[in-house]
Amino acid sequence: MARRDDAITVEVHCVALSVDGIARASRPARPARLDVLLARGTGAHAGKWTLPGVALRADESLEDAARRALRQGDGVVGLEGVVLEQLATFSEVDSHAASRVLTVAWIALARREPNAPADDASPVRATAWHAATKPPTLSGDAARIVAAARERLADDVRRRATGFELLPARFTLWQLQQVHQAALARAVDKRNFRKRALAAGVLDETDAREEGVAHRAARLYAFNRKRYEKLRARGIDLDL
Amino acid sequence: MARRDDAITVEVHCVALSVDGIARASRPARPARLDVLLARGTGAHAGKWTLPGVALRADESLEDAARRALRQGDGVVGLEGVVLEQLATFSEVDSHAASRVLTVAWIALARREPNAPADDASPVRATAWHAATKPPTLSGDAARIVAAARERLADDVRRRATGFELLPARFTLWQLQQVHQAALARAVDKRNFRKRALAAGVLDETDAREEGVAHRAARLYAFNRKRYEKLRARGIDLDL
DNA sequence: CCAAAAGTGTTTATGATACACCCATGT
DNA sequence: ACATGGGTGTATCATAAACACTTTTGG
Repeated sequence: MARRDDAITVEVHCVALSVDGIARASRPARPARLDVLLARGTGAHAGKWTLPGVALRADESLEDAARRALRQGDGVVGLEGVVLEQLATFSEVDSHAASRVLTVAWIALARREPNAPADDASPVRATAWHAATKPPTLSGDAARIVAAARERLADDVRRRATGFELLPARFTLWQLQQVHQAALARAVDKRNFRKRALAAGVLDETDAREEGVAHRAARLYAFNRKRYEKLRARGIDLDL
Repeated sequence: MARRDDAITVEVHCVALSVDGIARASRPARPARLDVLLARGTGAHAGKWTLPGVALRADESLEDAARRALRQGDGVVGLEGVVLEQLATFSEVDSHAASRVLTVAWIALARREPNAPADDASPVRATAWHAATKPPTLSGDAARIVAAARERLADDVRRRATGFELLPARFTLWQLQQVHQAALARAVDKRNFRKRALAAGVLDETDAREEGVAHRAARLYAFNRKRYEKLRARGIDLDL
């Protein structure tokens, strides 16, 4: 195979997605919102928002680079332990006309903890969560990348088990439903959703219930990954 | 954004897929077969088969590089005018430990013409079509990449219009069914398939019929891309 | 008239949808 | 006792699956 050493820089960017308004056990007043983590642009992109990213090092895997982007890339404060899924690679021919940049984009599925991680405390934050449906003006390919990530999530939340990565280990069915509604950007029928979710056979009922609510406390469920893997091994995608 | 100039080579490889046994109008005796185009490895990969690929140039897009791989990469003889879809990017950390190689893999959907293109006439061919389900020993990540391509195709052939890219402009319903069977690696019911295919509303009946067969000639249909795009724009995936 | 594949309908089962009320709990 | 959301069942409709015979044409 012919080799050339043209100057190509490889960047790895993450579309970190989370759902706002489900982490606290108490019920949110309005529907949960799908959020994307954005960093303030620097250099040529100052003033705009951008996806957190890093330049790929020669000695690290793509996935390692993606994790690094979430830990340390451009002002991102420690988003760790998330599930990553490769999205696609973009050419970004336009932006810096001089040097060629390749962008390998990943989706990161983040659990939004009570005190949102990646929200640093400084008055002008370097990173912040924004509504994924209508993010602010983005630099370069970022808007296209975010749109592609939303499409992928909408496909995957029903057939794969991605929704659970956006939830705490124990969750109510209503929280799960909200994740789906946020990912699909539409409301779904409560009773039918519950039927499908329970029939899928990947939820373990726990004895615990949510706490601190001013009404009947909802039961908490846990995702049974082992059972899910077994189904997938048999070629069965779930269908929520 | 921090920039580093570590030595990373970007290669673009193509998983060219086609279905053998449908191009000629006459009926094939056995089920059609999903094929992948392989090139003889060179250098470190001599003796093994590999996916056709090229090194990305700084001034070309990923898709252009993929097209170049099909035209000129490693002994490939002119596969042109095919539809390309990006598959994923692979790290290939193991293979050449010295220099880092990134592989952007694309799927190419090829129509197998009566005299198979990309089959050169030399006694030891540089490229050849092989059964995608059980290809020969492959170099590097290639086996994983081919497997990923098959999965993607199985997903897409039903929901997207990818199947038509593997067929001539006019085809019989039985040919379409064979493409699906090859892509899904299983048989499907003839009557139900026809009902779904016609109900999808993206096929135009033509007045033409296949020729030169020793029995009743089947009607030829054409894919109506405009109607398909319109459906997709409305968010409707087809379901064959 | 025979071989070979094209073409067609109906029945059945399964899953999706739509929809409204009672229950449990905290205040 | 009341407000708030948790939790459930059924009737209906639409779609998917199973299944076998008649039609057309060339040789």
